[in-house]
Amino acid sequence: MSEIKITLPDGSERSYPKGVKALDVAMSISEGLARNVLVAKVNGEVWDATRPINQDATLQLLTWNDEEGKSTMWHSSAHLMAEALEALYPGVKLGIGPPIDGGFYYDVDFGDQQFDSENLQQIEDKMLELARQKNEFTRKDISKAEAEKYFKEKGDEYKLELIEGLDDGQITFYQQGNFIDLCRGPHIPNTGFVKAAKILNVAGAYWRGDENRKQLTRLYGITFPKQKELKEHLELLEEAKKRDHRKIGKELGLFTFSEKVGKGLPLWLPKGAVLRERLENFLKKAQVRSGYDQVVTPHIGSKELYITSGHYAKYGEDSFKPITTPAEGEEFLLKPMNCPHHCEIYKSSPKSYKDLPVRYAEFGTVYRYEQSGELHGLTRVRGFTQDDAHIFCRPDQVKDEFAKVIDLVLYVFSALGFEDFTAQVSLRDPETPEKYIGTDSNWQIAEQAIIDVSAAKGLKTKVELGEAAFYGPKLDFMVKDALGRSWQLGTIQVDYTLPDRFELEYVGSDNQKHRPVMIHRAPFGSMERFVAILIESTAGDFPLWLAPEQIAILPISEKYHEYAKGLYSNLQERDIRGYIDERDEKIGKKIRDAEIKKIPFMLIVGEQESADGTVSLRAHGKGDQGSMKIEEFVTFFNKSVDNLLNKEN
RNA sequence: GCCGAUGUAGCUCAGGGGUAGAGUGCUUCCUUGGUAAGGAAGAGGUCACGGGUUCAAAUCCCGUCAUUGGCUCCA
Repeated sequence: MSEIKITLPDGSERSYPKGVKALDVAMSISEGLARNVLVAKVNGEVWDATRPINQDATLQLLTWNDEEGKSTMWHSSAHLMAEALEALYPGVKLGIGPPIDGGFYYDVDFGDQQFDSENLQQIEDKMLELARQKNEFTRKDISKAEAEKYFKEKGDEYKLELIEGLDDGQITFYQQGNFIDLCRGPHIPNTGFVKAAKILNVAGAYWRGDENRKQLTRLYGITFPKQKELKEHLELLEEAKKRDHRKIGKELGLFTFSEKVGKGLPLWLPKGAVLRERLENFLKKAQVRSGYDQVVTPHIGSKELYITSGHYAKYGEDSFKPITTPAEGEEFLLKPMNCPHHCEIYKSSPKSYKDLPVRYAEFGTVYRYEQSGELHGLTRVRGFTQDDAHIFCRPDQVKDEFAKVIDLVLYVFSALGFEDFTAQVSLRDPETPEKYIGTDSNWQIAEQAIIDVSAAKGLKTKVELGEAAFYGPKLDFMVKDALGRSWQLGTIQVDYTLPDRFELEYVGSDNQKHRPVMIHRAPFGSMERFVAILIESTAGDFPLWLAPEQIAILPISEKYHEYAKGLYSNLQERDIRGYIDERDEKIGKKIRDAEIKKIPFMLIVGEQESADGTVSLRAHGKGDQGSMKIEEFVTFFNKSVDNLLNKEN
């Protein structure tokens, strides 16, 4: 028998008989390791721990602590759940069942059978019952004809459709217990690793993501190698729910919705409005430094404007319908974006190459008819305000301008403590060119510009095909919410198309007319979504400079209300925001309420303070900080604000 | 838009074919207090809305609206 050489991650080489399994290698190292190996990586490819290795290879043994270990376990768990479903619902048809971030799902068609989401416990129990049998996952190569025969007999049209798209010779089945599935693998050695299972939720999902096809039932689940880990995970989910911006927004009185106003149309309450205004001022200041000019444009624009921009052809049918007037044939649209208006501002006067770049910024409120099922708190709404700006520049300025915008976005994110974001390069889907407007060569130039500049800026990017806007590629900054759902915040887009459609021009040094390039950008994305994510990332403990209420003055008793009022107006004059709690309550109660409202500083005033001209300071979550003169507090306060704001300056 | 769930007091929620419940908040009174809940009394609801079944509907059924978990979509 011939020997092969296995190289382990520490660089050591060992010799094994040809056909050795990763599990055998693990066993030869230590039994404990072997007990924990879920899957392996052979020459960089994730590989069943029980699948023979027939040539020299690098080998990495993966356990629950590795990402691939987890996802393999969850992939196998999807099969396990399918097996349980077949046992409980004979004749159930199966779609696909992949692992995802935080678990796995399986799309199934229950046919005529009644599926009741009350019965999830039953499925979980069945899964664990099957898991305890420690059935091995076995891999089998199978011909296309045989694979088709198997599923034809089983009567599963979904699997047949999947097989249709596969090449003969590339098809594998995996079996555990009595369950056989079409699957590329790999899988964990046996079902016994699953010690805890939970079906998290049930939802509808279109077969192959196509809304014209049948909707299957998608069961989301998660499994763990220890019961304790499941418990911890569920507790974590509970914790995350407490950070939900919809809940905190209500508790802190930041925003609300009204059925009467209409769904997806947020109403900003006074405290939310303060927060929002602070954010706007912060960005406006940064934009002034970066050479932007503020402009203001109306909330509606004539239909012609959007026919010119191409938006009408693309979105007209699925938008709010045009507004008509008493005049014959006059039509306006609620503005769904600001760029066409800004193009017209650009056109309002002739431009020389010396004028460029021009940068028009506007906190522009736009309205889009989002599908009702897509609305979600403040993160997806029908009326929202973009921190929009459009840069018109010469082709030779694009890279420089793009780079400056990246700097601005990074400045904003850093000032607000968003460190965990993904930079996504959103390009065209080359398979569906009909979804985009503009010439091929312009698309290529724009896409290359984004890729080059992002690289030059040292951004770690992820490329996504098909995520571009219909008029140009984008660089999107994605941030996750409390529950791990990814949202696009900042966006930068290079656009060669709209300048063409609006026939924008500038006079070059050659005295000829040239076409400028346009960059769309919004560091926050929208005020609504940004505030939502800010709430979830801070859990409502806003940085001092943003907090709608920065201080609460808490008099010990009625006797000190006069002193409290004097203090309050003193602080107000220095732009410190807050309130006096004049209720007839004990100090403990007032403190408790201020803590719940997440007020950064509580100023307690009683006999001692009113006599000395001091305040007794308590910081949110930090308890008593001792007493100080009013002037001292103001200095301390201003310093605290500066520390937070000047982090980047 | 599609599949599923939910909708009871300002808020958080219990209940449930026979005149509506708690906690909290709010109002008033007592209390004038020192770092996370002082005491008492009171007001407050067409049980989302519209139909149907029933002697009787907040409760059961149908529809609508809104919220929500996903899917599709996202200029």
